[in-house]
Amino acid sequence: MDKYDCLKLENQLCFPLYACSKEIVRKYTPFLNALDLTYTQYIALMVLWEKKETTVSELGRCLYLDSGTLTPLLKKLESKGLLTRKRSAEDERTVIVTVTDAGMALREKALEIPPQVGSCVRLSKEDAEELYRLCYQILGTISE
Amino acid sequence: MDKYDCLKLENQLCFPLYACSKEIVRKYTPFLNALDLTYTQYIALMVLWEKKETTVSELGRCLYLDSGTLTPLLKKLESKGLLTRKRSAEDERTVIVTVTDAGMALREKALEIPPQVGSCVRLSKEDAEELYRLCYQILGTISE
DNA sequence: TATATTTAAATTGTAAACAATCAAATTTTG
DNA sequence: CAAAATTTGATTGTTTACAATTTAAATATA
Repeated sequence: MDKYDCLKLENQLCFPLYACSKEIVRKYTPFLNALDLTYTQYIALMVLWEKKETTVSELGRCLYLDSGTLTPLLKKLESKGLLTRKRSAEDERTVIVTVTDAGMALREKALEIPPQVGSCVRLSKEDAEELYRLCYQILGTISE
Repeated sequence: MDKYDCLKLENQLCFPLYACSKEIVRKYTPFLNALDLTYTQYIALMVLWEKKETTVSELGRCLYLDSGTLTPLLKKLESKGLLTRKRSAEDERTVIVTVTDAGMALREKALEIPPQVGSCVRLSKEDAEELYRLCYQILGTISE
């Protein structure tokens, strides 16, 4: 018990979150490769599959990402024909992102992914719910 | 309740982990900037502050990172004079990484970081311990 | 109305992060 | 011992991720 204990890796809360996030995303990779998607592209499509249409800033709020990350990512998805990007007529500053038929079609293939990944992460229903709750509790209080 | 529920962002376990990890790392950034360190450099130094000496592969196992990430990062820390890298005499394949006096000196300044970040993340002691436990449970079962 | 401020997205530069591949050293095996 | 397999770290290429800056448009204020 010395004064440097707080700098030990094993006493960090952030590190297991960071490592865990990376390792789970890595589990997605082979399944996402089959759809020619990265993890970030996948979660961006999740939002579009539900909303059909959104803006860059709204997408950024949903995903905790900024335009520096989203702009090239959305251009990539546009080049694949999964979505379209066009300026709003009412407000020329905003870019409206709309999922295409091809983008919606990919949703069918994506249905396989959650069960495949789920079987990789061994966690009881209660533990999964608790983890979910704790993460959102942090997300809700951290941004001020 | 339709068949696409499993593709909703709000029903993902991975996404809150991913977002939470990013947001907490972001909280570290201003404090780490004061030490001219990135988060990954910081956790690499954490290992070195304890071990004084290690190898690239051992460091990779501790941090869940590979040589593609660590080699440039360690070269950067070497160029700052915080550590040295040299091939092992017994096994020329392995690179021995050793923290320097300047690297150890940085530990003193780093002592300020955990309390500063801790005050940003509002979580009870019990919740923090539960989150810690759940992450390590996943990390322990995910790699097979 | 003119000016200042705020907002939205894009751009630039730096640093992860990792898959895939490579080269060299070591270990295993036949 | 010699060939094959494994291990270690480096390299290459692609994609995040984000701070900081820029440009243009919209809104607020004087």
